[in-house]
Amino acid sequence: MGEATQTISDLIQSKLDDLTRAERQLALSVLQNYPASGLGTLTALAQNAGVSVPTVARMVQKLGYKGYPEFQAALREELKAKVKTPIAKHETWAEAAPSEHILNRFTDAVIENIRLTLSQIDPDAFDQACRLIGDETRHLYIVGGRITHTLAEYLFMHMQVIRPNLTHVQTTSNTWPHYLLNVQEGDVIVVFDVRRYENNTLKLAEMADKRGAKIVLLTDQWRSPVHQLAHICLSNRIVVPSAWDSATTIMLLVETMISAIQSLNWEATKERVENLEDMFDQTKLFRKFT
Amino acid sequence: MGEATQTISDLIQSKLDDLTRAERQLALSVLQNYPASGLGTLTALAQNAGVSVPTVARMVQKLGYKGYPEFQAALREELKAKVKTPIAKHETWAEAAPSEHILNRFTDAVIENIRLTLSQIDPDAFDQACRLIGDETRHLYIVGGRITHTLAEYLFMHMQVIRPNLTHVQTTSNTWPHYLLNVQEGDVIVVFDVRRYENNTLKLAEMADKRGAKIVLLTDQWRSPVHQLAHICLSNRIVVPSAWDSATTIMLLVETMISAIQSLNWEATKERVENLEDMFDQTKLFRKFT
DNA sequence: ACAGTTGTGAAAAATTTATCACAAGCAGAG
DNA sequence: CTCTGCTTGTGATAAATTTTTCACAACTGT
Repeated sequence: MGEATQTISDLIQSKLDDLTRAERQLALSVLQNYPASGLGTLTALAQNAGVSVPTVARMVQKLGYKGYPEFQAALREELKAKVKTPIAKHETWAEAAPSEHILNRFTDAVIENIRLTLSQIDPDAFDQACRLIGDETRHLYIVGGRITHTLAEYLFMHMQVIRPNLTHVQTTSNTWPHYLLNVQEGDVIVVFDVRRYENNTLKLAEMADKRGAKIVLLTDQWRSPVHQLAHICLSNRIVVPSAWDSATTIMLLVETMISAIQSLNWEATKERVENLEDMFDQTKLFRKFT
Repeated sequence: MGEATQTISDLIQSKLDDLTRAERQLALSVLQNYPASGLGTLTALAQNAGVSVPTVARMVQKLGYKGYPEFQAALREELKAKVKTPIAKHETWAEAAPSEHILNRFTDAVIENIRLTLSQIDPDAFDQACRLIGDETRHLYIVGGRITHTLAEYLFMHMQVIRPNLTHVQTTSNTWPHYLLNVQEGDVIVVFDVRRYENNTLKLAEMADKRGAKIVLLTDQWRSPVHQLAHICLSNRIVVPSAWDSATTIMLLVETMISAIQSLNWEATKERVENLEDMFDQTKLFRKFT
């Protein structure tokens, strides 16, 4: 754990003096494009560095590894650790709690989920989704299932402020077909569906698809069956140390979308927000923010 | 953004639809820690992904490579190329998007919020809150406001599975006093309140406090006025580049609490979850998870 | 019941690694 | 200049590992 994290690169440099001429040449070649060159075959590395095969074998052992495969494994481990975000190195999140405390374990998992989700997202698809959802000329339907209806509602609540002409549909209610009676060509449906995927949601998507609506799907890494109908599919990592899946990553994506859409058409949104604030002031529902 | 270089990661994602279940599982495992996992042996990769050796061989060929070694060589080439570029430090979350893209800016802000929130949380207070909320001998009330009612509902939904004897209250409804008629000494009230703080919520908290209930408050960094009545106060950072505040950090905390509470009394929870699954199976509301 | 997918166990093929003996090369000492 | 000790490459080979493929049975969802 708390070791002085010596990379293999460091190790090689520190031993550079103990190496012979050909070995040094090899070592420098390894460092030259690190760590890729060390991950090929021994023979390839030898050729690449311009030294002989036995020289490679000898040096690797001098470095303290039992053989070339062991050296490679170490390189791979290092690569794996390196790719994990610099943030992840951050010792613990709640410093007052031990690293095995659920606060730290859970947060680790969520950060990792965020990292993976974001690294796999296509910004163009994301932008396109935002434009669709923000387009006031299209009616907007927001659909959530048993678990996801809170996310759907959260999006709905904010979109209500940003634009008119939208409907919130819950697939867990039996009345959802009524809402979809008026779906037209070009309308937009935002569907939330994570495992276990709901039959109702799939049916709804099929119906909307037949009517020519564009479907934006927010789902998990295994992707709801709806994704075959979806114009845009944004998938999220959701696995955490819990009996349930995590909605945090999806929440992040939803909020990011809200922020992006809002700035697409800020002039109109601004006015709507101000009106809303006025109305709240009048109803005295909220305290003045201090 | 029609970049000439398609990464292998991109390739895998684009072919994701043509892959079968096991192959997809494998593909996701490769992506999970990319590219390190693809640089080990075929056998190791198979084991790591939980699929069989032939599955790996089959998928690699589906991706268009002649064999596993060729696939590895491609990965190494990509790694080599990536390290060479001056902007090798991928300080962005969505690497395909520029760092000023909202996806990266927003995520940066949320991660920072999480970091600050967690670093300021008192693990003992957190644990104590979990014990209170998980204590079946106390009636549990969960209270959300206009913005936060989705969070409250999310917590409520999961707590419903974990334990009996709980009530969901929305302060935006006029009927909330009815729910609180029966509050007794020792009952627990979880209150969500972020700016702009709601008068109704404060009134509700005062009433509950008079009746001897213990209040657990989830609020923002400026803390709702309810905090003077609260037994435990967990405050969150919520500022993001948007016209609204972020609920993601609070969502993280809520999910962590759910995970912690669930494991406090796993035996009982387990049974309740299984019963619930049975009921879902019978109603055929959900598809079998594949 | 069917078509497609997946894992198993095995074995063959291919590749890679590790070594060896030996000769060539090189540098410094005498 | 020659001797000496050390390093290095060569080519070969044995050992180990890895890759590839196969047939078949079990399983999946439709």
